[in-house]
Amino acid sequence: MDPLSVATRGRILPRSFYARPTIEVARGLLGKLLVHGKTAGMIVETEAYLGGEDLAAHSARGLTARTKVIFGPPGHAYVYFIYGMYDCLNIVAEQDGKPGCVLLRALEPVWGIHIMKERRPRAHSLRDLTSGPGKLTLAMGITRKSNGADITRGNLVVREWLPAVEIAVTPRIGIRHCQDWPLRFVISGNQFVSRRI
DNA sequence: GGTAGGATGGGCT
DNA sequence: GCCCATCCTACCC
Repeated sequence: MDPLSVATRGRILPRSFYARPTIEVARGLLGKLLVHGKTAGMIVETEAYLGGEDLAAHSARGLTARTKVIFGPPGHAYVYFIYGMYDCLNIVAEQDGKPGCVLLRALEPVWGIHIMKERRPRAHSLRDLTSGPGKLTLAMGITRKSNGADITRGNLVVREWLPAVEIAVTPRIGIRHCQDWPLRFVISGNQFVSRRI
């Protein structure tokens, strides 16, 4: 495929795509293309973080300086710092004022792979480049500077890519609360997920 | 193949 | 002071 066409093929997902229940957005993002600068990857694994009784969600403790983006309008990036070293990318869902976001946990590298390899020299395989929430932000060059960014325009966007995918569902990874809630979504059979089912 | 433990710092009680 | 939506290395099958 012509490399230059990757970054512009497929329409940018509009705000209406994100202004829906968080679980629908988490499922709908699978097979879409995340584009940042001169890198792009297909989303193959997501997790939904809900409002209400979902105590695993950052928004469960209420509106603070950190979590205000999650309570804001849909289609924006929530990027948080974890374990003193890593940034993780979420996309805000639901209507303005209602909390809900989708963590991007793994991508299949599509474009700008040589740039990703430079940013992650320790990766031992193509899968290793982006098979985790901290890995994919490093490979794509996404940092907390993008916290609050509008992802329906600008240099960080999500585009249409695959028309449809088969989805498998599991509990979320690495959390203490609500461990058995089925809110992790992966493309069935995809080899680029963070963990096999 | 699998796993235990360390690195490292912001957020919140 | 404790928790944490992680990653990497070392070491052991």
